[in-house]
Amino acid sequence: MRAPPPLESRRQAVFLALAAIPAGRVVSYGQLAELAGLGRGARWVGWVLGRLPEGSALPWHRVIAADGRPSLTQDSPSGREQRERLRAEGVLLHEDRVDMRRYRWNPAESVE
DNA sequence: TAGATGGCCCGTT
DNA sequence: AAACGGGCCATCT
Repeated sequence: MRAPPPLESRRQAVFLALAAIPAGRVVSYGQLAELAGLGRGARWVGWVLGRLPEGSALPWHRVIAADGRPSLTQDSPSGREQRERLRAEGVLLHEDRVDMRRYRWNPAESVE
């Protein structure tokens, strides 16, 4: 029988998938979990992202909730930074929501 | 060992 | 549109 992959490698998988997201695009937590080969690890992914080292160059801000809202509250420092970074990349928010139909990244059509 | 807790998700009310 | 409940994976009490 096969032992489950070590946590560390799953974390790496999340990082790789995260690093692959182009600027100006976003993904949901669940989607990121899928991309990393974790299936339904959405919640765990959220936990991992909340624990990234501060100096990390990874685009954590491109991961938002499935309904298009950044999960971090607007009044938190990280919440403001997230919205600021998204805006800087050209991702517009309406009523604090991102239009997923437009900005959601689909790896299959990443031919751009 | 059981319950509660997380930057969640989805179908149903 | 918003609230609720069950499910998901891992960690912490």
